[in-house]
Amino acid sequence: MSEQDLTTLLQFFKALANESRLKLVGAIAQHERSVEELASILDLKEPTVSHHLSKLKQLQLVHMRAEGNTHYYRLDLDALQAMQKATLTATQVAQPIRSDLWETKVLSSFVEGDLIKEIPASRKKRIIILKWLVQKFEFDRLYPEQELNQIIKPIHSDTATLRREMVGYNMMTRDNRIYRRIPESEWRVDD
Amino acid sequence: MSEQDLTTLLQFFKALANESRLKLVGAIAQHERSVEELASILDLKEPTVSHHLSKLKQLQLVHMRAEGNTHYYRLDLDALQAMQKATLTATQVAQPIRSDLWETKVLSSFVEGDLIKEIPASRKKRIIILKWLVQKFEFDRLYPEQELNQIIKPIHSDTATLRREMVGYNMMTRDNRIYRRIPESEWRVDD
DNA sequence: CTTCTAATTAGATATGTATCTAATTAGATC
DNA sequence: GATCTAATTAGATACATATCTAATTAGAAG
Repeated sequence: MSEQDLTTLLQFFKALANESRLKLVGAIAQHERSVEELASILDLKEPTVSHHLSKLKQLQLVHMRAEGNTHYYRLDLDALQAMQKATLTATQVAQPIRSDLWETKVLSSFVEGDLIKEIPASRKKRIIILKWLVQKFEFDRLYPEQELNQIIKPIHSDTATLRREMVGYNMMTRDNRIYRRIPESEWRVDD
Repeated sequence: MSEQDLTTLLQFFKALANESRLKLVGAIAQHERSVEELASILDLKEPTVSHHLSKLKQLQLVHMRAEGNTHYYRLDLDALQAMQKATLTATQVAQPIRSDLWETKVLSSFVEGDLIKEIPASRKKRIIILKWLVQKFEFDRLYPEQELNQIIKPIHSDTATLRREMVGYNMMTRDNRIYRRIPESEWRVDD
C-alpha cells in the first residue's frame, strides 16, 4: 500500500466515520435534497450540514446542483462504490512495512559487536538472531560439524542449541554431520 | 438501514478512520506480530498500540494468540471482508428516512388552518403544498372545472396556478375540462 | 519466592472536530 | 437599488480520542 493510497483510504474512512454524515449519505442516496431540507431531517443547523457536505464534496462523493439560491445535493453512487471496492483490495494487499526497524532493535539488544549476549527466549526474536548468525556462513560450501562449531564458539558458547535451531528452521541442512547454508526463500520460519 | 446497522457500520468506519490503526491492520495482514514488535514498527509506545488493538478487537477484526507473556495479533481477513461487503450494500440501500419532518415544517410555514398563505417559489416546497391540497379531492369522482375552482378558491385565490400545477405533476388529470384525482404512485414529481 | 519482561489498565494531556451563533455572500423578488 | 431567502464562511465552544507516563497484572526464569 503506497503512502498516497493510505491517505486516500484514511480520508474515505474519516468521511464516513461520523453519524451525521452517514445519515446524510443515506438521505441523499435516492433523491437530491436541499441543505435546508437536510438540516430539517437530521435536526441540525444549516451551517453544520454545510460543513459535513463540504467534507463529502472533498472526496467527490456528492454532487451539487444549484437552482437559484437552493443547492441540491445528491450522492454519487458510482464514486462511493468505486471507493468501497478500492478499500476491499487496499486493506488486504501486502504492504512493504518497515519490519527491519524491529529487527534492528532486536539485534541491538541481543548482539554486541560480533557477540551474541544472550539467546532470546521468544521464538520470533530467536529467528532474528539466527538470521544474523547464519550470514557468517557461505553458500555453496560444506561445513563439517567441527568447523561449524569453531565459527560459532567465539560468538556464543552454546553451539549445540544454535546449530540445532538453524537446522530446525532450515537455514542450514545437516547431512552426515556436514552442514550447508540454505537460501532464505527455503527457510521454514513461518507459523 | 436499521438503527442497529447504522451503529455497526459507524463503529466499523470509526475503527479504520485512524492512521495508526490503518497501518496496524496492514502490519498484521500477512503475519501475526507481537505488541512490542508493532510498537517498534509504528514508532508508538506499547500502551498506545494496546489501545488501538483493543478497538479492533471489539469489532472482532483481529485475533490474539498468547505465547507466554507475548501476545501475537493477526488480522481476521474474513471478518474484515465481511464487514466491507456489508458496507457495500448498507450505504446504498434505501433508508426509511423521516422526510415527513421536512414536509411538516414546510406545511406549517405555508399553510395556516385550511388556508394557503403563499405559494412557495421553490419547486420542492410547492409540491408539498400541492400534495396537501390534492387531498381535498376524492378518488373515483369527476370534478368539472367550476366545482374544482369553488373548492380551491377559499384556500387560495390563485386557482389557475394551483390547477395547472396539479395537472403538471399528474396529481390530477384534465379531460375536456373535467378533472380526476390520480393516486400518488402515478405522480410525476421526480427530477 | 523474587526478579524480569510483555502487556494491559488508569489517569493526564493535547489535539481534532462537530456543533452552534454571527457575519457574509449570492441569487431572486419587489 | 432595497429586501428577502438559502447557503456558506468565520469564529467560539465543547466533546471525543490519540497519545503519553505511571501503575498494575501475569507469565517466565532464576
